[in-house]
Amino acid sequence: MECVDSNGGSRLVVTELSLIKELVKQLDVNLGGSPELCKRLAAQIFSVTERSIGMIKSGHFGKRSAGLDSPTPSPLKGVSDMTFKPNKKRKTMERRKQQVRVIPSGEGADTPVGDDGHSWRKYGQKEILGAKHPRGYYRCTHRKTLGCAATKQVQRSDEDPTLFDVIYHGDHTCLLHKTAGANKAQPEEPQNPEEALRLLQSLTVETEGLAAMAGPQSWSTTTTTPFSFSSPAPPPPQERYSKFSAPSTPDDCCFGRGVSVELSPATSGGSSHLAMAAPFRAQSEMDKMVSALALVASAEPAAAFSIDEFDGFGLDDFDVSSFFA
DNA sequence: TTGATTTGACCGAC
DNA sequence: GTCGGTCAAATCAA
Repeated sequence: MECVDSNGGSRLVVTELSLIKELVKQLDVNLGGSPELCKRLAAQIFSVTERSIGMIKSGHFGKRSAGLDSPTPSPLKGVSDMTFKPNKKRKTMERRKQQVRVIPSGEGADTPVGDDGHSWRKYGQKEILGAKHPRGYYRCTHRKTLGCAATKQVQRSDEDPTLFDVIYHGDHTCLLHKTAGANKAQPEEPQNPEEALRLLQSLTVETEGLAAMAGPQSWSTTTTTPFSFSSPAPPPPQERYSKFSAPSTPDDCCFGRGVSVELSPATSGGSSHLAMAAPFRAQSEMDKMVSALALVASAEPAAAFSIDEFDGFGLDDFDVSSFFA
């Protein structure tokens, strides 16, 4: 049983959450604008949220995900200063690793169903010595157009064929086109972790109705998204794995059980579609959630709660130890 | 026609 | 020399 630490480490999580908050603000500002930008922002929110949860779950507050590091991380920093440097050298750069479960009923697909909100293009595949399954190499589709340096490697786990090891390199520089986010008044904030948890349990993020805005091909179904931090009965496997599965995401970790975000069928190769909840229209709700999460993450030891409280995120099967490899 | 995937070759780190 | 990562031509699919 791990507890949230209370000092410097948790600040990183708070920083991550602040980034989420900033992104939500941007999203809110841009909701009437480009659907593409909204999608990108949503994907970024998802990615950072996932990372934060990983930190909380693992207790590795002092370890930022590789490739996203900066000594004093700040929102939206560390993305634009990445330079694309093509070479064939063996990667010694920082990386972050995730394990992703796929739909067991998949017809032998060697890539996970769904994706992480990014568009990936496969550029290679290799048999790896000692591994049963080949490793696929993917790079961001926007590598040429936007110089995005993000790449990932996907390899089916030897031990559990339903798991994929996904190793990410670099950040998506294609994601953020920073806009001047208007600061808004802060919503009421919880005063203690328990209150924060209660608030989180009560929160829903309205995503319905945004499908049309984002385009008919992007969203098939959305609904309210309860952030459950309690320990609900596990949903049937089909529910867990048939919705919102993504290569870079540990199941539906971010949105908890009960999330009902169904994606359009993946295009060939599982790329070019968005695997993220629709843009969060309810800015204030998101603000509350972020504030609550921040408070939870920075809780004093005496008030620290069991990390098991986060079971609602559906991280049970997520190999946290490998996340920050 | 265009964009994505496949696959053998190439290159550099180890 | 081996191996992992990338390139790029060929091929496939929408």
